[in-house]
Amino acid sequence: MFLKNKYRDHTTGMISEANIGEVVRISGWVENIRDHGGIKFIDLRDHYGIIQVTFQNNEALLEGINKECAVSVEGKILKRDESTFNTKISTGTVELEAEKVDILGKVSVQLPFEVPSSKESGEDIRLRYRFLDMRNKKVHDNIVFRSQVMSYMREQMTEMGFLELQTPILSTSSPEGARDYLIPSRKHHGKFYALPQAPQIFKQLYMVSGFDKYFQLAPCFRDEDARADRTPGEFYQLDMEMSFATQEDVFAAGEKVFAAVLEKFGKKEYTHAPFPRITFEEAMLKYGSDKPDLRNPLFIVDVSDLFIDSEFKPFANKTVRAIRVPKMAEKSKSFFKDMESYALSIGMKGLGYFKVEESMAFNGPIDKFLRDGDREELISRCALEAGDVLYFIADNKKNAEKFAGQIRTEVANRMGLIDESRFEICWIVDFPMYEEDEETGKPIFTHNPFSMPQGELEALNTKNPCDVLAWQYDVVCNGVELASGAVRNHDIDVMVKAFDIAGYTEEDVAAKFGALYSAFKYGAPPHAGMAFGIDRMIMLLLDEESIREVIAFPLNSNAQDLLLGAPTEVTEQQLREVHIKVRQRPQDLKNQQN
RNA sequence: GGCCCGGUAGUUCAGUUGGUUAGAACGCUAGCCUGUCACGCUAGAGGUCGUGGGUUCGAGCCCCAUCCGGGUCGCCA
Repeated sequence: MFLKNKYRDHTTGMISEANIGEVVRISGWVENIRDHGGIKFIDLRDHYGIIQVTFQNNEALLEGINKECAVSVEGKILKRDESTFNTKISTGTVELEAEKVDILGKVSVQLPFEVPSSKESGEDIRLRYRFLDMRNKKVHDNIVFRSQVMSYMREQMTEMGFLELQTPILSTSSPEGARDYLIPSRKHHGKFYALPQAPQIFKQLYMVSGFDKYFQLAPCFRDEDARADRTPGEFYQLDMEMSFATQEDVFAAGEKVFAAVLEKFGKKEYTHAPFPRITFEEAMLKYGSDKPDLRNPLFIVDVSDLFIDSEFKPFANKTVRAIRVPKMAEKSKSFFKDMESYALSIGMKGLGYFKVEESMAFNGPIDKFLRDGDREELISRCALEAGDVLYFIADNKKNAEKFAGQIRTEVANRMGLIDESRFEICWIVDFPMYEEDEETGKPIFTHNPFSMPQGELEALNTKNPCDVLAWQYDVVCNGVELASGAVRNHDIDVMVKAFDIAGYTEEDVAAKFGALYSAFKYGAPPHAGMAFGIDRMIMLLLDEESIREVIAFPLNSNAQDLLLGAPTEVTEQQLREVHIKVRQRPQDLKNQQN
């Protein structure tokens, strides 16, 4: 639908050679002015595209026009001479000959950057002038793309029978998880609301209320520090939950919506559903990470048994992992040196390796510690071939796992082994329910305490806690955790036992998670769900390095809004109303004394 | 909070061992140019070198402190 008005009767997107000869009025912004004396050009940009406007011997019309001012131009659409076609724009075979120009919005100050190259400016200045930055075609298109992806998700979810339901934004602080954003209560002295870290509790309550399938494009709030792929403050999830559902049902729904988005919006080959499933245990062994990048062809092999009583002390009785890197033996000395200094930089004590020579002999310091039979065993276990390099990572189990994963990633990056043209997707399943607390040695929840333990009460009663698996799963794409979910623990007896193992009493559960504890006493249905990180997904689809490129008005990495100035100080009156007194910082007190 | 990198013109950057008046490109201003689309040509304006202190005959450069930005570790059930 398009309504004509005094500002315009066409947009640039509506103009084609079919309009030649017509008098049209288009409104937009002046992207560029080219003055050739007798003839002048401006590039007129609106949301839909760009059209060239010509001024023949009527330069008075350009009075007061400068870059980025908003104008309305009336004139005739003319066919361009074929030698002057511009194939870069959709209107490149025509142009608008200006007859009338109205300035609708003046530019009265110097531009902080040039819009067509705004992405080259520093991020702080782009965010301070985000309204200008988003006139840039690439930046603008990212936001349009985001909108289209979200609409399509909504469409897909609705089609599958999910109901879009809202959950409160003003909510309550949750004792587990990330740091909350707090909001002081005016009516209740000393009490606080919190912004939800996720709609978790509410969506589960929806299930108890009998709503069969829920979804929401939900804002989530966490007061944690930023990363390149993590905004501070707020982010969006495609959140879903299903009643009377198993892990398989959630996988089917998750795969359907994600595959649909990849098919429609992805510009790369992708793993088709059903996505391969990798257990947490296998992921940690083979890839050294619970979010493995499957574009990386390298994998990790356990060789601890070959070194149990080795004379090489750093390997003896340690967890030893090996990574075979094909065709690496020919690399320069500095290549190996750089890998070694990388290893040291991440906290490793060294990085052992040998090269496999043509004769299949090993060349490297580790070789002399190998015993009869070890070489044959390594060749078969790691599928070694001439020209390979075998790296060794040794430490306690946890560190060896982690370091092997980092070395796997780093060496693949340096060797150029990552196939950038693909989306490699998998499920990570069977997360452990508990892990040992490093300080106390007691079991603590690994991830979500509300997940159903596999084997339910019997498993909790009979197994070593750290051997109990949870019905919990992630979707990982190209090494990025894109979604996370679980079959929920809806059985109050199982829940009490699960928390008991982690050191909480039933009273603790009732106090901390009162709503669920209460609701689950009234006939809770088995339910399960998951949530996709929308910002991250869009970032992947667009191949953007920074998550801020796919958010219209992001906070900077220091959690500030440079455009509106948040966070700001508030008046004494406002503070009084919410019963807050701001304490001076020690360093400010010190400055005052000086 | 720790670590790494950075802060010089409106923007993006260069700036040698510490040494004359701190440069370039783009943008901006003025002039010329009738087919450009990153138009071209000529001229010009524009800088507390993040801030404070120190060393020195002399500091954009060295030292100390501090502020700001980006990345990262912690953190993110």
